[in-house]
Amino acid sequence: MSRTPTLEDVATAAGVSTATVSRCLNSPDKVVEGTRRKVMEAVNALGYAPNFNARALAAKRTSTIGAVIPTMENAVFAEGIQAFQSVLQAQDFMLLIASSGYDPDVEAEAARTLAARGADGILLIGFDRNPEVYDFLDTQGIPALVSWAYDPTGKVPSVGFDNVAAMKSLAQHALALGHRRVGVISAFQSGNDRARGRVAGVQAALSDAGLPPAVVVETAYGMKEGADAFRRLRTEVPDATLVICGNDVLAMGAIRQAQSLGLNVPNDISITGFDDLGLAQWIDPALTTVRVPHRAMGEAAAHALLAQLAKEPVESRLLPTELRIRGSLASPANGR
Amino acid sequence: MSRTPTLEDVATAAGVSTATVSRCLNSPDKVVEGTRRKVMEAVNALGYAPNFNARALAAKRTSTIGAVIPTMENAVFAEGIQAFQSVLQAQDFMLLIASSGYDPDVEAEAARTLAARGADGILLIGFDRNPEVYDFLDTQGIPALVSWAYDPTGKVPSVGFDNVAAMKSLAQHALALGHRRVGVISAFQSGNDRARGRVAGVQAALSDAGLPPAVVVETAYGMKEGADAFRRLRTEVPDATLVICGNDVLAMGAIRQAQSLGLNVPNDISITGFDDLGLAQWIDPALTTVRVPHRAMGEAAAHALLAQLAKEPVESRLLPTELRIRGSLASPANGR
DNA sequence: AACTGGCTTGTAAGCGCTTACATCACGCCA
DNA sequence: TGGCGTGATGTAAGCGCTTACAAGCCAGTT
Repeated sequence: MSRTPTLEDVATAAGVSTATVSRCLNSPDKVVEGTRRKVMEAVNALGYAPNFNARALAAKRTSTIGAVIPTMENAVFAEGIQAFQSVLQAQDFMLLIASSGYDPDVEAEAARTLAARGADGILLIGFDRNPEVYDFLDTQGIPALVSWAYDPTGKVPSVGFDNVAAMKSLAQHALALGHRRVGVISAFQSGNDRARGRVAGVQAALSDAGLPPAVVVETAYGMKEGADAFRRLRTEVPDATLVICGNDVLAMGAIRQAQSLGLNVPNDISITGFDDLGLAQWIDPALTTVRVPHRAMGEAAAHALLAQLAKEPVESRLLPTELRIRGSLASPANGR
Repeated sequence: MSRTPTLEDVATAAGVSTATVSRCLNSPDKVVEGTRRKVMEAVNALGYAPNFNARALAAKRTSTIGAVIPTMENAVFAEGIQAFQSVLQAQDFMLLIASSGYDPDVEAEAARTLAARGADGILLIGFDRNPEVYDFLDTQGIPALVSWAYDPTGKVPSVGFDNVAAMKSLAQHALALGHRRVGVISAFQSGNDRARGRVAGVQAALSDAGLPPAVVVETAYGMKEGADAFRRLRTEVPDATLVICGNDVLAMGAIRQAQSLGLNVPNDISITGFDDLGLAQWIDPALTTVRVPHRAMGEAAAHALLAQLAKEPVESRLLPTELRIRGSLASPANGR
């Protein structure tokens, strides 16, 4: 069985040096037409495919960028990452994805792995993480960018939205409807600045309105988890007229659970989400939520990261969110 | 700014040769305790992280396996891939994921990229693809495994389920309920053996029952697409009492659309899916579908692929599917 | 005391590619 | 006609790591 062909095999077959073959592949304009054709014929004849690792080793760059996302099990990141990827692809960059399962140690390990694989740059979700990750990336001279969150004063540039303000604005809208007793179902806040920001947004709105803070129930991600959390919340705040959920999936679980308990949403209780997943408008009642510009965010993040690679100055960028008021939220008076 | 440390830096710092450092990292038992400690101290002191590309180049293996999946935008593959990944991780293998967007050319390119990056083995979804992919992998000596489908006679081993039989069994169950006019909403069948198999399963059941073939409407993946397809199907087969969808997402779109049209599911029309996504039991009515053992399949696929890497003989493996009869399917008599 | 076998460690040859630098062949100008 | 600039190509030195092989050391044997 024959080895897989190398640059040298191609060079021999085409009767040129390896340098010329390499140039043909990387900067064709540096090679004269006739030679190029000869080389390309040899490449095709042998079915040559360059060895990425050797190339990376020699060239000290990989045209690869890495992304460490909390999870791939749910749709929250899918759309944004897809957009991120499209932009990279258009610039001949490849995306390497690692998921951390919301575990800081796994995340640090993943960043390390991506770096060891020669990622030219790295995308991170949110700011909360083991600080050594930032140090490590800095030491290695690998540019990083944070998305899904925004903080112009952060250690690294960010492209995202304001979780606090977005949720506050949703809460304010709901309070204006007349809600006074509100519960919150949130993802675990520890190590998750997005979740924390969203809860903070709710509390800020309540505080501004002169109301006491909401009871917060924390849970893992998932529809079932949202349902369980709803039940727990009911025992703690039986008379809540509004349940604000940290994301759409938790909200969907909560709605389902409310309905199973014989409650009418929104007449007996209003429930809101965050993210505006595609599903949000497909459930019954349609989910009131905060629309996050996933696609635009992914694209902007890609451009920002590529700019960093090109040593261009990059500023953090704030993207707007929008309220999506749908059937799951109504004035509590309706329930009377 | 200092370069990132290399093996040699560590060797110098620890006062040993690079070979010893390498051994410390790769097979610690070949190095005596005292030396190992010295080396590890140097490693930590310098914050050394091995260069993956150099390692791959020298060792000719990467402990990396690649997977080319049709898309990451939906949940269909998420769970299985996650399970696949867990097993790999436990064996210190890393997973590289590429998505093809259901485009054969992109898929071929992705397989090539994964190979160039040194993937020791590759996971493919379904059998339908550009044949040159198989040739290429074969030439490169990279073992491949197909999942989400099963064919003991295929060019490469497979770990999956029988799409035809599974769907046929669902269709038979429905026919036994009394349905006679049935429509099918399928993903595009071209280049997608899973989709084709499922449609074939329906037609086989109809044929066995002495009924004419069902009208099939093909569409892209998505809830909205499922909804649109349902409308199209209604114009072609207005009196259908059963709509069998190729997957849960299409089915959910179809149910939603049916409800918007004022139809009661299942009283006016029954609708079924395939996959048993978590969502399937959360919608109203709960979706009748075929349960695919995603997790078990992912795990089995990982073990099979690892066995191939170890040159162990690997046989294709058929996993069982189960009917999940829920509220969206009922006897057509109910509609009377 | 010489020898043997078993360990630990060092030496050095690559792995396949990129790229700085050297070379070479032209064609042009004075 | 000789010198020179220009552009195409070749030469060869690594990139950071693994690993076959050699070397050295220290019992345990005879």
